[in-house]
Amino acid sequence: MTATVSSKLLDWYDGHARSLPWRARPGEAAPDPYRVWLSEVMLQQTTTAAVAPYFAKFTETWPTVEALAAAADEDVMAAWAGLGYYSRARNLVKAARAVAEMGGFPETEAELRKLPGLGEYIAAAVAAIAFGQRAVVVDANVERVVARLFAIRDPLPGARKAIRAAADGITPDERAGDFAQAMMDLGATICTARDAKCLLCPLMDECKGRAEGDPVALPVKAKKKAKPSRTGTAFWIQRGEGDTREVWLVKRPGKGMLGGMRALPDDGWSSRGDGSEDAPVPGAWKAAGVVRHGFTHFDLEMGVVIHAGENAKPVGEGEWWPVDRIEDAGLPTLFAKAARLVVADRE
DNA sequence: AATGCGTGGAC
DNA sequence: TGTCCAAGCAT
Repeated sequence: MTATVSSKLLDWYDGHARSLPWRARPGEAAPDPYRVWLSEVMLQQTTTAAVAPYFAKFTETWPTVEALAAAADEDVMAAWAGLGYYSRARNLVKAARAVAEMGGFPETEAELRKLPGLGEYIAAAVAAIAFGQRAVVVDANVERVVARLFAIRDPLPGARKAIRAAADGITPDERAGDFAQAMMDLGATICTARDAKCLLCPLMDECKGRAEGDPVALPVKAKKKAKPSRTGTAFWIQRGEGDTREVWLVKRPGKGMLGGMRALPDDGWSSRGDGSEDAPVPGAWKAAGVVRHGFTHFDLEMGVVIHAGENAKPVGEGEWWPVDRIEDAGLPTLFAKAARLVVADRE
């Protein structure tokens, strides 16, 4: 069955592979390792549709890993704004600089694994897709397809070992990169989380989950914990008027929530608790509205208030940013919403 | 091992 | 509306 699965899947892939910007065109040589790596980092927990415009922007601005290595941190963070999971962008720059220093990407899984932001999955994916090595590539698609194919009923994450072993057993020595991408395409288009279009599946006849009648029920997952709700405040401090109007932006600490990103000053809200409502500068404040935003692990209701005075003098690190170019500041979505609230309110 | 870490789309 | 989900990684 092992050889049957991989050959059937590869045959299917030859006719049904998705056309994606980071893939080599059919008949082309292996894709550029830089583009493979960049796409894999962007694609973590992120849909191909969301990634596509960011991938285009990044490869246009920084066509090579050397170019990215030479970029300023804040430019990369701003370009990443809106894509989420900002530690990916911080590690992206670090890894690019390490690779440039080494003179190119390492080609083995073990060496790739040492770069910041490359875990088991990405190291295996880059080794297989960009360098043609046999590597066992296990992402959420592969977990789902394998759990169904072998009717693995132990719940995740405990079933990871068994799933990985089963994936290892069907990974071919040749074309391991195509095999991995084929598994992901199958998981993305046919064997999806809410559906299993078994009649379209090239592995229909080998699938134990289908034979047992309930492929969609697999893999079994532990129930998620309820998300807490928090409240907080963001502070809009401005100077000037009209075309010269500017707003005070801070840079968030390098680690933690929205780490390294430009932001409005806030009152210290976090997943652990509500904000203090303490303003960063004294004075009267006028409410502009409320922004609701769902993070991975908590929901936030953030009030946005505007400093009523003309000449606030913020203390600490920060910068005055032209309000008419606020879209270029690279604010994460939460603060972009807050900014839109204020700007729309005054126009 | 469990938790922290974004965002937008599908249903 | 709420809930789940999407090419995971770091600690």
